[in-house]
Amino acid sequence: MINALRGMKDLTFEESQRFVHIVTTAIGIAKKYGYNYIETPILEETKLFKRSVGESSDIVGKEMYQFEDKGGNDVCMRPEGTAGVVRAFVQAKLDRRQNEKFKFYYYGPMFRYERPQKGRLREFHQFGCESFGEASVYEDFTIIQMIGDIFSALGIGYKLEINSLGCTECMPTYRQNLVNFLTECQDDLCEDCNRRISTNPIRVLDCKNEKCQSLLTDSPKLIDNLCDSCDNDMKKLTQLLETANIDYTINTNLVRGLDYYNKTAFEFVSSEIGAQSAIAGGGRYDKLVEFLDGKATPAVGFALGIERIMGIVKMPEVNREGYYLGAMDQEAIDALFPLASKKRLTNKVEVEYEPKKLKAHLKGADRVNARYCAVIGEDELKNGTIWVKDLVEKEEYTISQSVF
RNA sequence: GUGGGAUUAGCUCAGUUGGUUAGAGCACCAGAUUGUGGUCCUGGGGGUCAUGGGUUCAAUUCCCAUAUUCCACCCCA
Repeated sequence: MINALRGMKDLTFEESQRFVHIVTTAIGIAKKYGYNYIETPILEETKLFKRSVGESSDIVGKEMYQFEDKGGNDVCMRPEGTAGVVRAFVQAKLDRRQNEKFKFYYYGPMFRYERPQKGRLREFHQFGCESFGEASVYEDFTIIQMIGDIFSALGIGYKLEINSLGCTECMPTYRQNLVNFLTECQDDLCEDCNRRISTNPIRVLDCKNEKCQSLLTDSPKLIDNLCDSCDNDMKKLTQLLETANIDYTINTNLVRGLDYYNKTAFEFVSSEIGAQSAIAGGGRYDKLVEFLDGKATPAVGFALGIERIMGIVKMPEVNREGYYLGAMDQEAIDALFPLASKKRLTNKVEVEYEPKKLKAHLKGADRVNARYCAVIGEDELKNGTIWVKDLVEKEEYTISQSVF
């Protein structure tokens, strides 16, 4: 028997229904906010992710499905969705269309070569949105509100954490201050953090090591060192969230794992799903389009992890639907098919090919969750009729096959 | 990549201090005077006890390796 690869899962029955329900719900809401579907390739040049996600990130540093294709190209299975969408945006020259706004949603598989555990797979699926051309913090608010709408529609409780990562004006000064602070206490910081001081000092803030965290209580906080523009945006965002009754906490250590974020960063977390508690994350990335050779274009986006929320989605009740057709004698089986194709114009129909007793057919109708059980028995075959039972109302009647 | 737990029927799990035909519940199939379901009752089918080695007269049980999975670290959706 050949099994699926480690960290890769098949979804069937209830699980696949949950998956589809999440995606269709998210799509419905994204469309209400004016988003259009974008489909981009799963395979991209490795360079794309190195330049966008950042070489200092774990995702690029050690988790990529990277290989050389038969043409000698260095390629990667996408580890996240934003890079590909931005590449497509630039390639389609949408960055040249000044003052136009573009809003895209996508969903599909992402690949990271990690050790699997609950809520962490090697092939997993994200639903995401990217909004291009809108620099206003109102858009940051709107996108957070949209995610809130999606989780509400799915019956999922969450906590929202926000932070500001500053911009090219305030971040470099802050970064230097932080490096100075970290260098002073570097002997007490963990091995990873010592490495981060030179590669990506902001990530030190996110370190899970308790000793590091205790040292960081006195560290300079970016939120206290924002430039006027970033500070105003942050204040405006919190004000908008409060007016909209969206609860949030400011997490000054929320830095996001990907290098391209600036200004607003946010994360939705659930306490119901174990250690991998982030269910959606995103933020503003005003420099990424430029970074990928486009004209400077402000952008903000997010992704939510479909597998992460599959277990906590409240599924709508499934009602009995359609028809189950069966016969009690071999000679009557053929008569089922014209009836089935007629009914299928408007209904879900399942046909049993083996003759069975009435009781077995009723059970069969229950099993496929049909609303109606329709059976041709000895009498019905003789009279050209069909017996129909409404399994919800428990009403039954016999009618001519021609009016079925 | 590091550390720890797990793997027995389709599913959830017992069990064998190493011994001949490995159990339960659910699910499935079939009966219950032959045409009335989702609840009862009776019966039935279904397992290379994860895979590959090793120890032993004998391994599902002990040992090793591999795979998968779960938990933690790490990281992130």
